[in-house]
Amino acid sequence: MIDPRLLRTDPDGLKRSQEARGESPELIDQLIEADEDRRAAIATFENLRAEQKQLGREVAQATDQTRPELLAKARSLAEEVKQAEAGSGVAEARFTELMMLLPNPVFPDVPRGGEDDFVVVETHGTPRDFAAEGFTPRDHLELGELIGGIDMERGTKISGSRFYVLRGPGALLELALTQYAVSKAVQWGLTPMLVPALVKPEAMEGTGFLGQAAQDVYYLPADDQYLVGTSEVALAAYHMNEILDADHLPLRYMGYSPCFRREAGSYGKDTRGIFRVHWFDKVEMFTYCRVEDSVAEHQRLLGHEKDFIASLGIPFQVLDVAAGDLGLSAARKYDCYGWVPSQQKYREITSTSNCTQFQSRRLNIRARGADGVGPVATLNGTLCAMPRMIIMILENNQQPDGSVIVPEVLRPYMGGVERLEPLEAAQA
RNA sequence: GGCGAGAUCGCAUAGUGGUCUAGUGCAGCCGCCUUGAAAGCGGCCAGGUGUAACAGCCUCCAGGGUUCGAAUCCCUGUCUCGCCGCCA
Repeated sequence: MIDPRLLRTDPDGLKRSQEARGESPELIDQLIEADEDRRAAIATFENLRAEQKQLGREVAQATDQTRPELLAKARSLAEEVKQAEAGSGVAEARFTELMMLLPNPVFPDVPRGGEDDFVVVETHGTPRDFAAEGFTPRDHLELGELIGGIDMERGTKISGSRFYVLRGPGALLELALTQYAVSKAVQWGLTPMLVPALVKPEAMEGTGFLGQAAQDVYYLPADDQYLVGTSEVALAAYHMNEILDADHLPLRYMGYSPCFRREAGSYGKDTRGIFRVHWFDKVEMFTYCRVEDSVAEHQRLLGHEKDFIASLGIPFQVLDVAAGDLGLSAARKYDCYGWVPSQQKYREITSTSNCTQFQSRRLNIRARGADGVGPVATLNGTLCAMPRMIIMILENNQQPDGSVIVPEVLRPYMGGVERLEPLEAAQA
């Protein structure tokens, strides 16, 4: 949700944002009209209500002689009030419905266009030259199977396509990544949070996942609950309907949870291995801060992501994602893409969004400061999405014999193991 | 899953159909007094919407209903607490 006053103060800016996203600017005109209708209906209702209240006082104080006449008047007025109330309810609902469709206005300097129109902001590290080393790199699934770390077949047997099992060194690698990520987050001053992966509709709606992303969300009709696609949902809803103390901002959290995604509409895309799966675990960063601090905070989250990826030795790029590929809630989004040797290209490993007031308005989260109660901004960023990071580590650290060097920073969390060795044929 | 009790402006409480425009205490803020502090005294002290600023209106967990009129009565939901059952 955006600030409704923008409809009156900056309709042109909103239209420009819609165009940049490739969405219809007509929605803005519809909203302006709906807003006017709504305000008029509310004014009518309020005036009648005031009248009714006054009349009520008169009835209470009336004598037995005057009461019957006043009551007759009150009865007809009550009918009018009822109608006006219904009218304002309809107008309000119509306005809110349209409002919930409107994406967060993008920042003016966000690249225009769609999925392929991102701008590469930075490139870090250099991809290994496997040709010079004299061998062709295996992909992550082949490596994962060689070392006995990934079992795709049984994942599929248990749960269907896009499910996997991490076993042995694969499981240990994920657990090590988790512990390493958590320890970094704590060093940076984030509060670690273990949050539910099953949430109410308000939480999903409030974070913006029931809009264009709704088809990607698992829903449990028997309980009217959703499985989250990211712990961002629970971390945002954590302060739902609260007024925060502005002196305590920014609030910086780290969430760890399983993530569930239906991946509808991505049939046939990235079907091999664990790149695109229905379930994975993720360590996520989440900040509540003053709106005017959100741009700096966004850079801070991006900085943490870069720091983390670089410390694992993965070559990567930072992308400024184009307006058409932002999702409902983001005003700007940076993705980090890591190098995948088997594909000879960079693929997404992290994503950080500045949602400004979009989520906090929907979730009714504000902050009280010296100048009263005002909006807050929310931001989120991936610290470590396990399967993708495992892919990066396996592929970039592989050796000709199919073994994989464990990044130094992870060794303390893996009992000092330096290398994941291929299983003997008999063990496989 | 069954039965019972609850949810009031930061906290604690009062309020069983009309002057509730929600009382009181505590905490907090401002002022007076004081060398300073405490005490005492006076004032302020929830959010939303709306306005140039007022006013007005909305909100007593949420949503419906009864009524001329609902914090108060009825229904549904959410959550909390207690007891019983089941359970990792």
